[in-house]
Amino acid sequence: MNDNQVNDKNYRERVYEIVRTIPVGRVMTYGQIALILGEGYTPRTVGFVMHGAETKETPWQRVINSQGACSTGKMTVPVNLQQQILEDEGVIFDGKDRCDLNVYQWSPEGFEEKEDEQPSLFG
DNA sequence: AACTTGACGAGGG
DNA sequence: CCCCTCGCCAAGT
Repeated sequence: MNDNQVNDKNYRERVYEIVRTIPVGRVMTYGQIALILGEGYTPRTVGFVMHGAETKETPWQRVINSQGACSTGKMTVPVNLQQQILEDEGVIFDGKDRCDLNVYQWSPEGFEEKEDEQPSLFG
């Protein structure tokens, strides 16, 4: 908890802003976005925010988990819609529904990870 | 105000 | 590698 977090009533917009920078065919992870947000936010919070993302303005499908897999499998049954869309964008998934983050993970410019103010809030 | 939930992630077994 | 446990934190009841 710090001053920034107290004044940040609109952190959701910052999440969406970051997500909108992801190009077609590239992805980011919840944890990666949490690192950029800094200020005590965690991957769980990012996931919660993405749940309410406006699909028309935000490429929600490009945010996946640290294993390179889509976390929406259960809610997009019978088919994983998120993975489907990403495949259409050119992302290749293996037999275990995971893609290679070393290939597709995107690092947005102008949104550096705040490692300095990042003591140990990963979890 | 207390308790539960969830589109997460790291570490240990 | 896979599986389980625990930590995190905003929101809704």
